[in-house]
Amino acid sequence: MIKSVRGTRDLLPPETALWNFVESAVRDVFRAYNFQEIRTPIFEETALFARSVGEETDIVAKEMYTWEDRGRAASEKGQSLTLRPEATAGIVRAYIEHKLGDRGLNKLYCIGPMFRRERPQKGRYRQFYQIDAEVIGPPSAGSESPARDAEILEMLATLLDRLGITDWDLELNSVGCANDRAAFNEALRKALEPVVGRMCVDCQRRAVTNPLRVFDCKVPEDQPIIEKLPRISQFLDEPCRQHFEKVQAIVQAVGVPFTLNDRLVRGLDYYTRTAFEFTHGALGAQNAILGGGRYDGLSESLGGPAAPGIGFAIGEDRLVMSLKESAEGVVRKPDVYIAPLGAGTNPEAARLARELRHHDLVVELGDESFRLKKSFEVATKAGAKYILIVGENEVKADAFALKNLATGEQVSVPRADLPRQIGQN
RNA sequence: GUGGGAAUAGCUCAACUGGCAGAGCACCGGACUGUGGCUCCGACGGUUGCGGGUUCGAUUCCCGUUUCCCACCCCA
Repeated sequence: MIKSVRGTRDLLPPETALWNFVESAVRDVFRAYNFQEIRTPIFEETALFARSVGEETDIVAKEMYTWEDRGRAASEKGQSLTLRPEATAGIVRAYIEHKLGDRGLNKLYCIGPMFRRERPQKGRYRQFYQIDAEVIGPPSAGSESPARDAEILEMLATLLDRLGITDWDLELNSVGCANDRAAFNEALRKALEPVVGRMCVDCQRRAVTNPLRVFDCKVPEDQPIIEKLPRISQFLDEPCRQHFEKVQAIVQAVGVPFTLNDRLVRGLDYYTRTAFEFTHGALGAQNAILGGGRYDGLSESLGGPAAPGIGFAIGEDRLVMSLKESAEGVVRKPDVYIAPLGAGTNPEAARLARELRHHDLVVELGDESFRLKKSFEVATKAGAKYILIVGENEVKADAFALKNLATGEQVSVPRADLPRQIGQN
C-alpha cells in the first residue's frame, strides 16, 4: 500500500472545518488592518533562500528540498530550485520584481504550505502550513516606523483572542542592527571563553557553533553563568534603542500585555531590531505558535530598493492543534435530510433539494431504494435538523412530511413554505 | 542528523513465561414492510507495519527496515 510520505499527512474532515475556520478568521482580521493577499509560487530559485535566510542557517544548510531542474534542451543543465521553506523571501522577491512599493502595496499576507526536511514530530511536519503577513515599503511610507511593529503585534493579539486562544504570552526583544549584532557576538564569545568549561556539553558545543543559542539552555546549573553573560540590549545603538522603546510604548498604550525577553533570538540572518514570539502552553517542546520580526535590510540584500519591513509567520498546524480541544461544532451539519420513499420519487426529491439549496440550506439527499427506517438512521447520524419525507402521498398533495429530528415534532408543509419552515432556528 | 519508546480489526486497546489473535465502539443485517435515537440478536472485519532469523510452534525472543511518538539539534 502506498502511504503518504514521511512528515506529510492528509487533513481529513472534520478537522478541515477547523482549518477553514482559522483561515476565514485570519482573513477577516487581516482585512480590518488593510492587508491584501499575495500568492507566490511554492518553489523558487535556490539562490533566493540562500541569500535571504542565510547560507549558514540550518534551514539552508540541511533542511531544504532542493533539486536540479531540467534544462530546455535535454543536454542543457537546469537551474537549482527549492521548495519554499518560509514565505518572506518569496514575498520580498515579488515585492522587488513587481515594484509593489511604487504601487502602494505595502501590506501583504500569504497562507500556504512550506517545506523543510526535518525529523518529524508532533506539530512539526515536512510539509507544514504557515500564515504569513508582511508590512514592507519605502521608508517614506512609514514602513520603518515603530508604529508598524506595534500594529502587527496588536493585530496578532486580536487574532488570537478572536480564535479563542486566551492563554498566550507575547515575548519581545530587539536584536539590533547588523553592527550591534557583530559587536554583541564578539563580546559574547569573549565572555564565554573563560566560563564555558563549567557549562553543560550542549553549551560547550553551542559556544562554538552558535553562541546565541546558549541563552536557550535549560540546565539549572548553567543559569547563574548565563545570567552574567552580556545581553544584546547592552549593545543596541541609539536609533535601535529608541525604536524599541517606542514600540513598547505603543503596545503598552493599546493594552497588549507582553514580556521582555532579552534571551529571545531569531535564527534567520535577515532579522533586525524587533523580534517577537507568541507562545502557548501544552504544545510540548514546540510551544512557539508564531514568531516574527523586522528585516530592514532584506530588500537591498536581494538587489531591491530600500524597503524596511516587519512580518511574522504563524505555524498553522500548531495553531489548529491548540484549538482542537476547545473548538467543537465547527462543521455545519445538514439543515435537512430529504428521504425519497418508494419507486419513482427520486426526481421529485432532487427538485426539492435543488430548490432548498438555492435558499442557502445545507441539504443531504437519500435514495428511493432506502427503507424509511434506514433514511431516519442516516439522517440522524448525519446530524440533520429535519428529515423531509418525499413519498407517494406527499407528491400527490404537493405537501411534505417534515419532522424535526431533535423534538420529534412532525408537520405537513406545503411545498412553497418549505424553505421558510426549514430555515427557521 | 543523534538518543529513546511504540506499531495487533475502520477507531481505542487486550492477549501471563513462546502455545488456537480477542473485546468495546463503529459498520452491515434482523427483531420493526411509511418513522430515527434506546434495547436485544446476528454477521462482517486481520499477511499482528514490512523483511529475515531462532524454535515443534513467534503478536510475544533476536537482527534489519519503514512509519509514528518523545527528547535533542534547530525552528513556526
